[in-house]
Amino acid sequence: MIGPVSSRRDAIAGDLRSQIATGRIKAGERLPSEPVLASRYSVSLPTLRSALAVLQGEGLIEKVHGRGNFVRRPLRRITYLGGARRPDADTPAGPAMRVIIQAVKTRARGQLATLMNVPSRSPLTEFICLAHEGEAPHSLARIYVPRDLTPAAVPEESTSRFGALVELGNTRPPLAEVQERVKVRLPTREEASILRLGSAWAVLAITRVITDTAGRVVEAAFLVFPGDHADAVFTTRHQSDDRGMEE
Amino acid sequence: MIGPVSSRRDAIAGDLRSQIATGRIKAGERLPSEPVLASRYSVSLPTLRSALAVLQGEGLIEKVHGRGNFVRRPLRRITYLGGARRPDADTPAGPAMRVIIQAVKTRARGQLATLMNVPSRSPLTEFICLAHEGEAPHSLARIYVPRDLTPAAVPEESTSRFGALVELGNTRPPLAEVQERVKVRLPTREEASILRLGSAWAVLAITRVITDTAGRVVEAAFLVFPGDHADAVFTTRHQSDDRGMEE
DNA sequence: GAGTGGTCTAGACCACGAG
DNA sequence: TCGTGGTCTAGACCACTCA
Repeated sequence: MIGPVSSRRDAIAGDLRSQIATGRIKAGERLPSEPVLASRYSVSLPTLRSALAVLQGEGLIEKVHGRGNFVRRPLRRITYLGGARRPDADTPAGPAMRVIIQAVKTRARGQLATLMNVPSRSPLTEFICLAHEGEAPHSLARIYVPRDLTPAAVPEESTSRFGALVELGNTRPPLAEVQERVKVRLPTREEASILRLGSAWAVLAITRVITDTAGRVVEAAFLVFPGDHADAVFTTRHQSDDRGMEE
Repeated sequence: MIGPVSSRRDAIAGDLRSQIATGRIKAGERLPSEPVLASRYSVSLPTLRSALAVLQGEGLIEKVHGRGNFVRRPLRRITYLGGARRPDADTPAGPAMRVIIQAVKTRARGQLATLMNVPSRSPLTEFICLAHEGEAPHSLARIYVPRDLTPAAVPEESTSRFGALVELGNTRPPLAEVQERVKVRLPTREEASILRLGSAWAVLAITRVITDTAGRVVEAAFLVFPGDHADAVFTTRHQSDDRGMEE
C-alpha cells in the first residue's frame, strides 16, 4: 500500500465495515450523518467521505443524496446458467421474477449484423427486457431474433421466471450451438441506475449467440447482470473424447 | 446525474479522455503534473485529482506515486476458452506466454474439500501459477489436483502457452465434465498489485471443477484475470436434443 | 425550512522516485 | 535534494429530500 500502513480513511472504512459485518449496524439502516461521523472519528468531512466512498466501492453502503447513507441489504445471488439450459431448478423458493419485455421492430446494422452473420438491414425483432426479482433489479437484456423467427404474439409484461427470456430463442429446435462470451465492464449510466449499481461497480456482460443446425444464427443476446451479486455457470460434458478442435 | 449537469470534475475528465482518445496525449506518455493541470483548468488540486480518479477508474491512466500520471497502453485482450478445450488457435501471433509455476504439497480443507468432494485433509498438490504475456501480467491461477494424479515432474518455470496450465489437469482422459463458475469481484491487494490493476477494478474470477467419467474430481482451479481486458468464451454444442435436466 | 449529501477551495504536510 | 503524487484540513456554497 501507499502512504502510512493504514490511512485514517482505511481505518475508518475498516471500523465501519466490521460494524456492518457484525450487525452492529443493521442492513437497511441509515448511518449517522457525515458531519456526525466526521466528528466521532475526529476527521474532516472530506476524509470521512472518502472512507464512505471505499465502502460504497465495496457495495456495502448506498449513498442517497438528501437522505443519507444506508447499509445495503445483502442481495440474493443471481446465477446465470449457460448453454441455454432451462433454468428451472435455479434459485428455488425465491420471490417471483417479474420480466418487463418490450418488442421493437428493427434492422441489423454494424456489429450486430456481423455477430448474427446476416446482411446489413436484415429485419430483426429486438426484445428489450428488464427483470426484477421482488424489489431488486435482476438483469437487463437486449435480445435480437430474425423477424421471420419471431413469435407472433409477444407478452408485453410477463410475470414469470427468467425462462421466458430464454424461451424466446429456444422454441425452435434443434439448436446446434450456443456461444457465450463473458465480459467485465463498467455499466453505462443507464445500466448503473436501472441495476442500482454505483457507477464504479462492474457488470457481468454476456453476449450470447445461438445457432441452429443449419448454421443460421437464431438469436443474439446482450445480457447484463449486476456484477456484485451475479455468477454465471457453464457446464461442458465430454462424450468419450469429443474435444473438438474445429472452431 | 447529481448536481450540475456536468461538474468540473466530469468536464476535465471528459476533456482529458478525448485528448487520450484522439491521440493528442499518446499511450505511455506522462501527463503534466497535477499542479500544472490544476492551474491549466483553473481548479484546485483536489478537484483535478478527482478528475484523474475518474480516468483511473476507467483504466485510462495509471498513477505512479512519485513519478506522475501515465496514459495506459491499450492491452491485448485476453480470451479464456471454457470447456477445457485446448487453447491453440487462441491469440495467434502474440508475444510468448511465460508461466511461472510453483508446486506445493497441501491438504484439502474447508470449501476446497467440499468443492472437490474429498474428505478433509486429503492430500493434494497445489499449483500456484502466474502467467505473463510479454511484460504484461496475464493471469493468476491456483490449481488443486489430487496427489495421486499429480505428474511426477513439474517444471518450475515453463516458457509456453497457457496450455501448460490446462494440461496439468488434462493429461488423464477421459474427462466427463468441466464446470466453470464465472464471478466478478474486487481483487485482493495481492491480486491488484500482481495484475497491475487499480484496486477498484474488478477481476474476472473463474472457479473450474473438472470431473472424470467415474465422477471423481480431478482438478479444481481458481483462475483470476484482469477484468479490464479479459473475456471468457463458452461454447455449448447440442447433439440432436440432449438438453439434460439432471443437475 | 431543516437536514442531508455533493462539489469545490487553498493550503499544509508526508511519502515515494530519481538524480 | 527536488519534483512527484498521497493524505488531510476547515470551511464555503449548492442540490436534493422530506416535512
